Amino acid sequence: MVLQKRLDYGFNGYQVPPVPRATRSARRRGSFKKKHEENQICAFDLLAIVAGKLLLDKKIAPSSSNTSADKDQCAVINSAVKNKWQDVEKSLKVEACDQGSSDNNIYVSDLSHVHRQGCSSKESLVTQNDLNLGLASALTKPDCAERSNAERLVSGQTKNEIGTFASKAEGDSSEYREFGDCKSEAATKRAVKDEPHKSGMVQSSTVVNMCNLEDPVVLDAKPPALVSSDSRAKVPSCGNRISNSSYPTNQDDLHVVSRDDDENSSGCTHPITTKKFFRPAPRIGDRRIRKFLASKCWKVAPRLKDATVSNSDGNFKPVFRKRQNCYRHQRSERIYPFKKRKHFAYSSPSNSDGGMSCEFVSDFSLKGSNGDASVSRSRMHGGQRTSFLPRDSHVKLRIKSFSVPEFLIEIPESSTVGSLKRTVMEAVTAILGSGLHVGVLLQGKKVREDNKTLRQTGISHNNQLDALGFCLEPNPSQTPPSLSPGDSPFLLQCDTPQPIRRYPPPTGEVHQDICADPEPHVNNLGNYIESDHDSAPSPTDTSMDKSTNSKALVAVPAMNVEALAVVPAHQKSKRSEIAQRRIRRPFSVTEVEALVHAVEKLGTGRWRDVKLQAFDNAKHRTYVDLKDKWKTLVHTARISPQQRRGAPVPQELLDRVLTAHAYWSQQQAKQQFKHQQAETCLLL
DNA sequence: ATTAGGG
DNA sequence: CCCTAAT
Repeated sequence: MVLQKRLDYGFNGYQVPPVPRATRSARRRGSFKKKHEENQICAFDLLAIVAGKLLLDKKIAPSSSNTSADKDQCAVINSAVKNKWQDVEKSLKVEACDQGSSDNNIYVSDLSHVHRQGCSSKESLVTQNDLNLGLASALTKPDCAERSNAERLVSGQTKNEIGTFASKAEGDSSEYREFGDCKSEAATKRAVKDEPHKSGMVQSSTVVNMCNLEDPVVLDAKPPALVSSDSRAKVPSCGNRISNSSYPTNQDDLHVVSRDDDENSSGCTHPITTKKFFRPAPRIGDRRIRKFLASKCWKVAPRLKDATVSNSDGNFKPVFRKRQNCYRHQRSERIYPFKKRKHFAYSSPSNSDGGMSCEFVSDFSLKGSNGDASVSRSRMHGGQRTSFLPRDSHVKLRIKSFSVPEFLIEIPESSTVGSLKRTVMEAVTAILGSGLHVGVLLQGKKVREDNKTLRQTGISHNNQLDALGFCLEPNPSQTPPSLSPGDSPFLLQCDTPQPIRRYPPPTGEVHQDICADPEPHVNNLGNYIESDHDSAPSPTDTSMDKSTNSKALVAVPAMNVEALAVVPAHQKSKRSEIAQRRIRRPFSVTEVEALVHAVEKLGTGRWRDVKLQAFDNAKHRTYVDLKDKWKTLVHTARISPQQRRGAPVPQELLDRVLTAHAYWSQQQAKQQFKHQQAETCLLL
């Protein structure tokens, strides 16, 4: 369910709201700040989904999966891991946590320096660091040779369909004090010693993180308890009665009921601690580590258990993509809006130069074992576009999860773990926030033509949908041509359709790239589902929500990541301010109408009131935004229609804008005049 | 915290 | 949208 929730966001093109600038947020009203914080949490959620899916594993992992077979497998893996790590200078130990239960993950740690920040050795790292595995990939050092081993290992595991196997690399990190919640090193070490070599392990889902760390850094991204509150956000469905009143009118308040992402994220109930993660604490010391960390790729391995669990059908045929292009996502200012920051000064396509790489294998088949997986609005509606046919069969799909594309990070060795976290966070946020495209793959081929109907494309209800896959891809527009973008970073595979529910015909929100182009690096993604969740409730949104809450679609997320962005670690300069520009959220006509109405009534200059009256529910619209919008509206109204850009605003509204503007300007002038007179009188 | 304006 | 200055 948790996943579900997140999926919703992801699939709907939910854009992770940017973390507000500290300076800015500081100036914001508490309510706004709060909203932003919620946003952050949401962003985090996405990150979690994306980066790790471990959540799922954790939750659905059968607690008792230590069958002898499992153990055997584990032994194999374990030794493989050991061997692998023994090649590394630091002697590493493979530990299996068989803490009895939900997590039987294997951790690889450097005995001499183990920092399990914030968690005791007895605790499941996974539990506390769901993100770790995902993020860990960014901390490793490339090593081709190792990789093959890792792959081999992985593949073997895959074949055997072993259970979860998560290795965690930990290492020496000289600056981990940044974490308030971290336990003392001594204590940590002790704890580690206490539980040496455990051997059990194995679990459902396979997650192998083979990393070569020259100097492993512990990523302690403590994710919020992802959880829970599955309660779906109730979205105000409607609401805008707009009356055409003239300015000084009575009060028929008109509120833009907004279904704001922020708001809807009610499901994101996270411990307050989450914030810490997002809000980087003041940096400590300077980091000048020049460790180059680059992740290589994530592999996907099917999970036996999952398959078993899912009643759909045990055959998971994850669509694997070859990782050929490491998509270096070079963010543009837009996509990576961190202010005043240089991006990618370097980052050669193949950071092999002394870089670090790592093999991160992860099982992405997020099949909810509990079958609870239900639906999320993310599922694509498999309707057909040929809507005139009397009986139009519907295709049912279920998409369980998406992962975030791989990306690379470069950061100095001297960086603090905290800064690392921030860097990763920024990178992820940038990726997510920049908007991802959704790609559709049929039989492994990318389908591009958006205008074809599903039927024409070969996606029909009676087809075996296991050949259908979805993937999230970086927004091409943000990708500099120079860097050959990898193709689908993520692949989700849908397996057999599980007729559970019918979905409305394509709403047009779901765009698919249809095109049979086997060519991998073609990066022309289709329109991606953008977060059009602006405040104004739209029929579409509503319908989406409804359909969303229903049952599930069948989806088998098997994906393989390809690549992505290179995140330049902080350029020593202004790296501290994690300022991000807010995402752009064009005003909808509805909102404009509400704004116009409010201004007609309240006048210009009372933006606070306008906000309260008409946009109280639109968390992301600040009074400043409204004021700015009004400004642009006035401007728009004055220029010729040909010069206008963006979503056209009804002329009628623009006329009202001009009228209202003139009216209130006049009022303002009168007021001033009166004041002046009064003053003059007093002076006399 | 708001408002007003320039960028 | 952001940023600043001035309230």
